[in-house]
Amino acid sequence: MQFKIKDVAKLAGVSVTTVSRVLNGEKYVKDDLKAKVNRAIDELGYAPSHIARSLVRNKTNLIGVIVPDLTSSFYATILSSIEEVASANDYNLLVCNISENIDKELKYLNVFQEMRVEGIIIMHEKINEPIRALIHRMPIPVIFSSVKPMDQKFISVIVDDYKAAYDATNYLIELGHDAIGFIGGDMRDITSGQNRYIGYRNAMSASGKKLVEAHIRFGDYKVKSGYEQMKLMLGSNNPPTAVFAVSDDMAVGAMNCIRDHHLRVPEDISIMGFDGSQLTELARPTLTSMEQPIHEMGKVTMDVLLKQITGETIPSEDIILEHRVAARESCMNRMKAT
Amino acid sequence: MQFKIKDVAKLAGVSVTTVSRVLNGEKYVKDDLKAKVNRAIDELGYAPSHIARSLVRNKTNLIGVIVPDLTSSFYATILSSIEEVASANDYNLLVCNISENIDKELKYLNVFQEMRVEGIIIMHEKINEPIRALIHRMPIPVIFSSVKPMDQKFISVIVDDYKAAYDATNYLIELGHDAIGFIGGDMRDITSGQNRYIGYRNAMSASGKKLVEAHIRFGDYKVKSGYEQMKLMLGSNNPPTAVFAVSDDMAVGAMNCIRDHHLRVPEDISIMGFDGSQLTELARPTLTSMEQPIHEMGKVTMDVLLKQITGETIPSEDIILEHRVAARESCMNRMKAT
DNA sequence: CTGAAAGCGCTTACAG
DNA sequence: CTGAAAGCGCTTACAG
Repeated sequence: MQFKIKDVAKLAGVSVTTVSRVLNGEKYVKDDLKAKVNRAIDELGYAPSHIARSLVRNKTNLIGVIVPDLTSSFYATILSSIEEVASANDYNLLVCNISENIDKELKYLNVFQEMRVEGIIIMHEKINEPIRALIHRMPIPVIFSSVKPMDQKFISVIVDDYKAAYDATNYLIELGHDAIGFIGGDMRDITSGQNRYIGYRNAMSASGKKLVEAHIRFGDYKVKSGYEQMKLMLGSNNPPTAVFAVSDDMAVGAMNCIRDHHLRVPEDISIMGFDGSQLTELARPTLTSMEQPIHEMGKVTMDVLLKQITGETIPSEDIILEHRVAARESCMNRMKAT
Repeated sequence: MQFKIKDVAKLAGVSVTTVSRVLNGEKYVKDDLKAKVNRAIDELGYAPSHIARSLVRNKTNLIGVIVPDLTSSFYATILSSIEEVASANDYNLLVCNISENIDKELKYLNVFQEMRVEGIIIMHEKINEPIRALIHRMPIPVIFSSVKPMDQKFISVIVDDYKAAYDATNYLIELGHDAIGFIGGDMRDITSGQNRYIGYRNAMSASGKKLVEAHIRFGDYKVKSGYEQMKLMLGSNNPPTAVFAVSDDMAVGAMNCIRDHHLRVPEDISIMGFDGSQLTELARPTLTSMEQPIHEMGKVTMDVLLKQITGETIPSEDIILEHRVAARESCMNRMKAT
């Protein structure tokens, strides 16, 4: 059974008001009373009810987080930085793993509102109408991390996905590649689907490279789909000499597929990923990737949300973080090779 | 601003009692009143305060989870199954990522108690005295998942780590290996440190294989330490023909190290991991591993905790799940080879 | 410095 | 079927 402030008061022989005062570290409590109260608290193992406190203080110290897939190292890493900042500011995380289940998201957003979370972080962009309507009318700050839904009202903390994909493609072009394949994401996603695809296309066009339909494929960001799409690409007439995949997971899948077909990375085909996740260092050859500042992304997201909660002035525009090419072993320089 | 039940009552022209009744789906509310109330709820976008409800119902629907490292695929996977079961039972997860910070754990356990979580799941076993004292006197069910601390009071959901390590070592022996190296974990950990080490030793002795000190090393379960310990082993006079690492992450690190030294897995050295994580399929060669039923582990943990919460009879002993060898490419059969 | 009383937003006997 | 009132475990003016 949990003890209540009344139990402490009785044991210490003071009023609940006094107990409350020592609990909240107020001054103007005589030392002897304070000592008595603290002794009673220890003896009972009393912990004040955050529930009751929340009700009267009108403050829950809760943040709701919606993650698309906890088992993805990318999201797990963002979540861990979010947790770090939250914890340092005495906030606690309520986490929901929706795993592609859009109904679960709607349900959880309602729960978040009922729980009176002080802010909500969403890490995916497949927002449907009911969800959009709900988050628009909720009197709770909402921020998107690593994704940007079609919506002006909310801020996103992201990289410039278009530019990043453009730069990644250019990197391969500068390495001397002409036939550059592409494994994209879900074209219903603005950020990681459309923007990265357009970045790739435009970089190719700008350099006068021709786009080969058979070398342009789309997966679901996961390893398996990278493998499958690469397999289809290898089956085409002239496989590309380099492939840019818009997630490290798909890039690893593509590398595995190439290896399983007894071809070599990067000698036969160069592979470039996107994200800069842990996998880049694990893979052999190590994976060259368009790196997003994953940890910073989580940290900045939580920092900005905290400012929204306290009502400080916050940027009215998306926060764009820097991307960069992290060169490793999986891409070959064809210029030198010649 | 969040609306309150009073606002709904006023708008609908009824008492708060009536609003509460329709909120809770009680019968005995005339249809026309119910309709009015529902209209008012919709109009205001009203969501009842879970905080207030928790206070009166004395039920928070909260579960506290302590994860050692969110970015580890093993824990992230357990967490996602826990979340699945919790969500299906209308429980919400408060998650704390302690990342080796024991003070953070103590702080969070206090927060969990203040939050009046209905149950606590802990996924690491480095319990110190203050923590032990705290969880012992907290009137909240605690369960350990994937680990077993030195403590009789709490249940663990685990595999038989001793037996699993014994079987893994035997698997390598049956493949014809004599010189089998070992990369262990933290010897302060009972489950994944000591038990697995003893399992390895005993299996070796039982088969009359000799233990070579230079082939027995200890890491911290992470990829990097697997790499480093393997490097030291390769530097020894007669490297083993097979190595058993007590985590898949370390096994992958070991494989990378071997590859970076221009040796081949499994032709030169066979590698066996432990966990059965996603990495086993990602790695090339694919990684043979002593598999724990990771998803089941999370599910069972949450199932049992739910029973403890509702006070149903629960097993008074640890719940031991089945382990099995998942054979893949990283281990060579030396019998056939001969 | 200390305490009695009101109030946070709900639910639940109790009475009608 | 409906509502007034008490109570959940705290905090916070208010009075002394």
